[in-house]
Amino acid sequence: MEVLMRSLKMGINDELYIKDPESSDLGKKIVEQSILLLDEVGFEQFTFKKLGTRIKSNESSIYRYFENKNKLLLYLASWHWAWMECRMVFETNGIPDPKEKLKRAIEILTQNVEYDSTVSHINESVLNKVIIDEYSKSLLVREVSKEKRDGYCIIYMRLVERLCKMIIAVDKGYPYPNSLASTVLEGTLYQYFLKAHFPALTDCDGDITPTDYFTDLVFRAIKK
Amino acid sequence: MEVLMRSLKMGINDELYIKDPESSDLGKKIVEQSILLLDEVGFEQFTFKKLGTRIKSNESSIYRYFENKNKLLLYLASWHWAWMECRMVFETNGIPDPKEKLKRAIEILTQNVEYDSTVSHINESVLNKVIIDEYSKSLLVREVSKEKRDGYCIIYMRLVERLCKMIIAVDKGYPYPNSLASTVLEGTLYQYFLKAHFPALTDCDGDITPTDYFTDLVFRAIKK
DNA sequence: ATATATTGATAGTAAAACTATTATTTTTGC
DNA sequence: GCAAAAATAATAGTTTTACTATCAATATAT
Repeated sequence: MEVLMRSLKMGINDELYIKDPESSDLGKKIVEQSILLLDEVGFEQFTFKKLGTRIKSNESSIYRYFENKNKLLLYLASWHWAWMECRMVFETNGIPDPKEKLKRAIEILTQNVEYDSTVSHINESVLNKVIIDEYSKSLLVREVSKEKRDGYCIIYMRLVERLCKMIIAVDKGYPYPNSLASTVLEGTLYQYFLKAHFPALTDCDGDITPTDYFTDLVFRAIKK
Repeated sequence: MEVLMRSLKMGINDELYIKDPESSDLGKKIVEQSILLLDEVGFEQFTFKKLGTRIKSNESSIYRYFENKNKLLLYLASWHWAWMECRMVFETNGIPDPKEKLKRAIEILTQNVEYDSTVSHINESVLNKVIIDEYSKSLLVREVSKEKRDGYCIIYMRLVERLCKMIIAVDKGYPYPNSLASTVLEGTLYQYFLKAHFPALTDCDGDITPTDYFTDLVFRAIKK
């Protein structure tokens, strides 16, 4: 798997960047360090100036890669969802039983992402934390046309669709497969968010995981 | 109900404002028009300067009511959740059967809020739209201590707790009542959000409502 | 070795997010 | 009805952010 991943170039919408950050050392450093800086200071306090200082490069150089910090966050989110999709497809491939397949998919999608040095310059575990706290801020709802927005989020949309199809494969009569799939993905981020910031509002703690909760929920929902 | 509501002063954390906006005409106008402006331009483009122009008042006057636009949004969110709590308690009060009670609560909490002139200066229907698009941006996670954050969100937390208790009243053995309750509240906003901006990711449309989806989901989850 | 692309350094602009000061208006107590 | 107090308006100023523009320095490619 590691070998496969390393050589895999994520198909991220090229309108999210000006110059492909994968194409140079500076670009990779921008991506690498933006994740760490976002984790440290949050999206609101994050600026290209601070990032420039941190990577000992210039603010204006960063602007040559990304239009603004919103696009950068969307780029990172795309990367994250591409990574999740990749892992999900890989790990469920070849499971013949639809129930087992769905179970494994939910497991992958709701698990806390562990550090994995597969893609050297991206710390996927820290990126996961960033997505939990900031993902909702990346959805540029006003600034952008519907078509562009869909383009920016295409990987996420595809992931919901995949999960939706797995749900249908287990119970083709279930009337809300899209909603259930999107609830699992968004709800997972939300439960981790609550665990970190409002623990009284979730049962997920050291013992119970979002995986436990959502696996139970989905199978109770679709089991006739 | 209307009479009760009109006289009801929502118990909103007084650290969310500098001067109580309910205490003056200007204050009410700030709240009234901020909802409409937020709906029109979104949180990012919203400024106190624009709001000042709109209400033919001065930027600096608005700063005497609210520290900044984040606090204003949190104030509005508190108002919204207080209103939901109020309606939920009122509408479920006196229902003896726990199942019926829970069903009615979910109905209230997941329904689209209709315009209601009960509180003259607040258009709760537009506020509901604003909350759907912007609520997640109101959770000041970095800027503020855990205690303050809890204080700001106390009404929302209480609402989750109430719903949680209603779930337990139907099935005291269900292992994830807090998570299910928070999923219903957050998930409802999310399903409406998707309906408006990414309709392919939800089954909720003109026909199917979030109420249908979540009523079904909750009762499948807790029915043994 | 030279043309080309990339990056760095510096400077500058426009707007946002406030703060401070003073003037004017409105409210309230008496 | 009037003086004192409170609230609001007008104006101006500060700092920070989010960029853009220009040009110099450096790396790379042929």
